Amino acid sequence: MTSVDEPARSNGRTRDAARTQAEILDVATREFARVGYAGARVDDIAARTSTTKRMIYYYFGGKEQLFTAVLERAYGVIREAEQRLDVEHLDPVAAIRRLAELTFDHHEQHPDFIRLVSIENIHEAEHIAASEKLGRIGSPALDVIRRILAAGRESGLFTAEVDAVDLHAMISSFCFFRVANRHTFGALFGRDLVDPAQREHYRTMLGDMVIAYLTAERTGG
Amino acid sequence: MTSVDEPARSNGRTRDAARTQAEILDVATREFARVGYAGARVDDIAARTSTTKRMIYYYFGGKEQLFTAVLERAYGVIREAEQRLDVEHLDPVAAIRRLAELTFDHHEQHPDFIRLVSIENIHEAEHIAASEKLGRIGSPALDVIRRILAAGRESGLFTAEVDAVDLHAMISSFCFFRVANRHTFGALFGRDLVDPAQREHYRTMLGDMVIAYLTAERTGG
DNA sequence: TGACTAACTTACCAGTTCGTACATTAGCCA
DNA sequence: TGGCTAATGTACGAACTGGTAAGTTAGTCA
Repeated sequence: MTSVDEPARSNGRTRDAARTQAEILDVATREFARVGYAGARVDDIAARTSTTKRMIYYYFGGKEQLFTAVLERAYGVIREAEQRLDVEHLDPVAAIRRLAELTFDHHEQHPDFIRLVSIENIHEAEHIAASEKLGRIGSPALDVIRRILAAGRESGLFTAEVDAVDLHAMISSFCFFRVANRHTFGALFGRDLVDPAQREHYRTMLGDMVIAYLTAERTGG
Repeated sequence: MTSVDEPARSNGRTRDAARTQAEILDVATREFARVGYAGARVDDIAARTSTTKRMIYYYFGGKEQLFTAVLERAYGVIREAEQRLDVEHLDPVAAIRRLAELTFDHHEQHPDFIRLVSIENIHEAEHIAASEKLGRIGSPALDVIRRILAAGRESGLFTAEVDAVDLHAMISSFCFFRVANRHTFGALFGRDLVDPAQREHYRTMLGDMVIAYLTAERTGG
């Protein structure tokens, strides 16, 4: 396949800094998600790319910075997805349910990201804290929740005191746990939380839970 | 400092297999929880005990088996605590709320255990799966939930189709997430989920959520 | 077209890390 | 009280692992 005309590539590919970096990030993401930060091996990551270990140090500086770069890109993908959220044309109840479902879907579709977050928590979020790109990045979903809650309160459907960050935590908890802890949960209780046959069941359960919470009459004062 | 009379214990302690093993497990639990399985160093664990690395291999066989032993003991502690649950004298609504609160407290009081569970999930629960003591161990809390749900259904207070394992997952999700993900959540949203000043707030929120879910009228059919 | 720089490769090292061979001793029991 | 065994300590090594020194090549631009 190597044609004579093409400008002299040593092994079938030309030099391309962006592509090399992207490939390293792809592989590193998989490896860090698979075995954790300490469990990942720079040599292994390099071996799984079409480039060499030296390039990791050339572009990223070291293992630690590579992990930070992986986190930065992963969170960037999440942010982008959240920016595409389009639920505010619905009434508040339907909008929150839809938002919860999309969060649910998103967690299910990005198990590697979930694992990276777990791993970063084991390291007490030190890489996020050290990253300029990631400190207090917030979340577009949060703004959406804020607006829906305001609309829900105005229409009198939702309990007044619910906070957007708290609701985000509530929704995320369920979605995160289901993916992150599926292995221990499955081993201990014999139930696969990510079983496709149960998917609709848990998706509905999450929506029911959140809506029930938001629309319930509080007893206490 | 070494006196001549004393029956020659080299450094002030007698031989005691049980104590040595327990000490190793204590230290190993802290270390594994602190830096993960791959991040933990056998030499470091040994250095933090009053015995030597040789003893770890003598009693446990290796790093992998030591981690499994740590998990087995940690889950044992949880089981014991759950066996002391005493909520069934309450009416179903109060009982579930109380159970949720105790689960909440328990997660807060055992952050090391939470971290070990996160770590074991990164390893896809392979140690639990390989352990004779831990496979399908279930949970005493589950039986309690089952009985309360039955009582709640009979009295007509609870929605009929709620499953005990699912409810356990729902309660655990919130409690687990709050402790396990507090670092990334705090770094990204500037809110400490484990802030003592917010403790009552989140504890109430969990109870409200679960009760709202259980007592809500389902719309769908 | 030739020199300059970014992109890349190879080979290697120093420190680490799990594990073990070997030596020793405390304490119990006949 | 003396011997036996579980318990313990010391020293070491082979493989691994993050990181780097030194050199090479592709592509671009004056």
